[in-house]
Amino acid sequence: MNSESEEDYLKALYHLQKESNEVATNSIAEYLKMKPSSVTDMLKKLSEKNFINYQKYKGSSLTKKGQIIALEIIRKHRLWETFLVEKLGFGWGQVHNIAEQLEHIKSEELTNRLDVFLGNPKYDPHGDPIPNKDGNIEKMNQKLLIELKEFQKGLITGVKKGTASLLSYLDKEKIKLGDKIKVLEIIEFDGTYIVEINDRKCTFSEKICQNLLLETYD
Amino acid sequence: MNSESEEDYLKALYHLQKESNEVATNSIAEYLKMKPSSVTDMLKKLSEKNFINYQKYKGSSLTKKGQIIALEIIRKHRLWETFLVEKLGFGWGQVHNIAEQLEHIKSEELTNRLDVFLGNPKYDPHGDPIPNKDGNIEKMNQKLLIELKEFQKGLITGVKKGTASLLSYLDKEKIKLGDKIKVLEIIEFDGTYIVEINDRKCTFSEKICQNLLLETYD
DNA sequence: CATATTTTTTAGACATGTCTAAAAAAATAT
DNA sequence: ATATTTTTTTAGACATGTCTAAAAAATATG
Repeated sequence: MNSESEEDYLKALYHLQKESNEVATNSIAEYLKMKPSSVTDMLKKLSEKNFINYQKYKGSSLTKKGQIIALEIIRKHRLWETFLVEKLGFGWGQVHNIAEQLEHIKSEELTNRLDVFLGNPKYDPHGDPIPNKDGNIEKMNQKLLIELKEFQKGLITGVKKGTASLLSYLDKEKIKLGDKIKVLEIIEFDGTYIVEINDRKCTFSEKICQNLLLETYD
Repeated sequence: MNSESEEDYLKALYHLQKESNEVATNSIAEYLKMKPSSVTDMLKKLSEKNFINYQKYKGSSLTKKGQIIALEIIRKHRLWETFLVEKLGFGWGQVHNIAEQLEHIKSEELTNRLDVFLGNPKYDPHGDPIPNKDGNIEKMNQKLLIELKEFQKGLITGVKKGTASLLSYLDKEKIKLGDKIKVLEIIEFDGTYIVEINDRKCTFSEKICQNLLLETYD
């Protein structure tokens, strides 16, 4: 049985590995808001348990075994987020902290029953794919809004990590997951996007466009 | 913010105070499966925080403040048990361990939304009353089956603490909460009860009768 | 390529919550 | 009312997971 702390580190590794395969001690420290020295200690422990590949002064990466655990945590996190939004009526932005707690509940049967109860959802409320029982997770064809050119279209599927405040902004603007978006105009001067959402014109700053994820279509 | 450990002690105190107002260090140790010395340490800490009344070598008891916290934990425990049984289809006997984990999730809003989602249930699946938002808990008029005389009737409302295996037995016999029960005959020799449940005759040993809770009626 | 800077690790400290063993207090028995 | 037993507390140890400060290794710079 792994501690909550260990699980947090494995999950962090999983997310940070999307950027590059070898993860630096410092980036884990920053991600988890801990001191690098604490991270080193834990990396040794996780390496000892064969959850990660770790060599002094080189980065670390998940082993197969570690990845499986990371995906279990992520599965639980996203299922619980779905539960909180769909069943309990929480807003997008409110669920993260609660799900961070719930993801550590240990009961495989609970997770699987929750999955069934929710109708085996494929995506969580932020548009992130939910790993299935066997740890398979869909690779999504997501783009950032800023990557789109004029007149391209897409469905809003989520926001980039670490931009929780953007969620509340979108909430307020009555923009939600799955809404269709079409680029009408890109202002060259400052990178502002004029887009159409739900037959309504919206103006998004460059910063917003860098953090809004879409699934594109023609 | 209180630790899970602190919460476990407060909850234990609450349950043990039903037996007698001053709770012995040893009974807490036994209840929580810990050594008395560990209990003493924690009692000092809880007393420091004004959650309990504690004086060396005397027993301990919850303060008002401690009781409020204990009831919050119990409320969460029983709401989650209800969720697990009613919504996820778990059986009576399987939910306790999971609820022991879920009861420590910290979010008042989550608890209250869960309460609403479940339809503000008054009793959990074991028949124990669920404290409301303000910590009010219904005192039930419960009796043990063994306290009933011949021809008395009641509704099954639960089982005594620490008899988890009885739950699975009842499950197997297709006997559930709310079933009507009527005492047909009491065998003087060994205290066996012959009862009628769902128009079916059942035979219960004395031990079962000592642990089966009923709400009596005429 | 030698030095400066940054990153990572080590060493030692501390808080929490547990334990064992021994001492002290309270309860019980003779 | 004293001795024995039981209960409770104290003292000191240990595991976990964090921290700070200093040392070591890797990287960047002139």
